[in-house]
Amino acid sequence: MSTPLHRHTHSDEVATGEELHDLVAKRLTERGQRYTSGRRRLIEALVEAEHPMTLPAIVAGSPDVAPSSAYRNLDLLESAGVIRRISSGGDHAHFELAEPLLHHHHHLICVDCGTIVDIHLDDELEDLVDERLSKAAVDAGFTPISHSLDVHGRCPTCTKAASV
Amino acid sequence: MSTPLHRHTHSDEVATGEELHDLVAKRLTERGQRYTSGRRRLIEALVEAEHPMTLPAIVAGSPDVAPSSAYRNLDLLESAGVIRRISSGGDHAHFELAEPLLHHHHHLICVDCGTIVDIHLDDELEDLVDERLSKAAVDAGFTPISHSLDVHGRCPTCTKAASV
DNA sequence: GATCATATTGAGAATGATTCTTGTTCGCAA
DNA sequence: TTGCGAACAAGAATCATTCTCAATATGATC
Ligand SMILES: [Mn+2]
Ligand SMILES: [Mn+2]
Ligand SMILES: [Zn+2]
Ligand SMILES: [Zn+2]
Repeated sequence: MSTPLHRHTHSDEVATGEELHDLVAKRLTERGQRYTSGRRRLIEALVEAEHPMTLPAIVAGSPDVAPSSAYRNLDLLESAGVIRRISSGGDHAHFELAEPLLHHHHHLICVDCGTIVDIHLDDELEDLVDERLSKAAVDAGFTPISHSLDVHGRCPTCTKAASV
Repeated sequence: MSTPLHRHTHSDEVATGEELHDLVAKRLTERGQRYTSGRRRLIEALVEAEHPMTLPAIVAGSPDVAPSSAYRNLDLLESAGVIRRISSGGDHAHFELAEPLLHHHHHLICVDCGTIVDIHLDDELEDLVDERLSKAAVDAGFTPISHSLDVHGRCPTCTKAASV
């Protein structure tokens, strides 16, 4: 009972560069879908940003992606398990590369400006949390799939602004 | 450094019954706002449900609260720190009583139907997580305020439906 | 390389949840 | 009571997201 939600045996097997795009292409091909240039531009935006981005931010940075296509393709890439949607309560959802493409991690979320940055916890704590959460889920009859763990607070910029 | 985000010295000091409404009234009065019958109906819906609810669900259960008022007052009660908004990615946000009115806890979120139920972790783990998260936040220049920890999975009903 | 079948695109329309507006009503204090 | 600002609620307005559909790109097959 209560099987771990994640394995923390990763060391550095995170895809980078063209390798990453090959992986995305494979995922899509398996589903009979194409890794078009528009979809690649979305992935590239997320790779380059190095932190979760909103759709408006992605579109603003890549004026050649039509909003309607961005909505459609971010949904599609999420369904394919290539990216992950983070609904942190702000006006817009954020997107980041999904777990096989990026190490398992968590987030610091600014309650004022909505900025999100990644944080990593050590494997011991991850395993402990994982085990307890899985147990609690199974006890409630749930089938656990993943977990999310966020710190809500104020980013450096907003901390300064708030202390004036 | 890294002061805990929460104190786990609570035992049974959670407000119940009329006590709870008195506390809500006080919070609003302090801000020059009134605890009207419409606002009380919202709080009562959340107390009775015993799990986070969406606005449509609240309105459906209390046909005498106008949607426009529900939106306005849920926002207001959130600003007053009386309720908490949970943005779990589904179509609608969920609402629950905020922490002084309810023990600190976390959530199981069904990825299929959006249902949310509460789970409690023991204080030792809470303190450990708290400490590590606060440290990570401070290291990144963030001022931590709170944390959230959710298990995403399938509820009993959706687990059955998925295994057909 | 030409052809074909289909997946994909993007402009604009449609949708629908949330927010705003405004005349009316309520709550509280004098 | 009376008076005044807070709060209400119906409907209009907003605007992010989804949908529609004719045009285009893609990749397989010949
Ligand atoms: Mn984790
Ligand atoms: Mn906690
Ligand atoms: Zn900020
Ligand atoms: Zn479910």
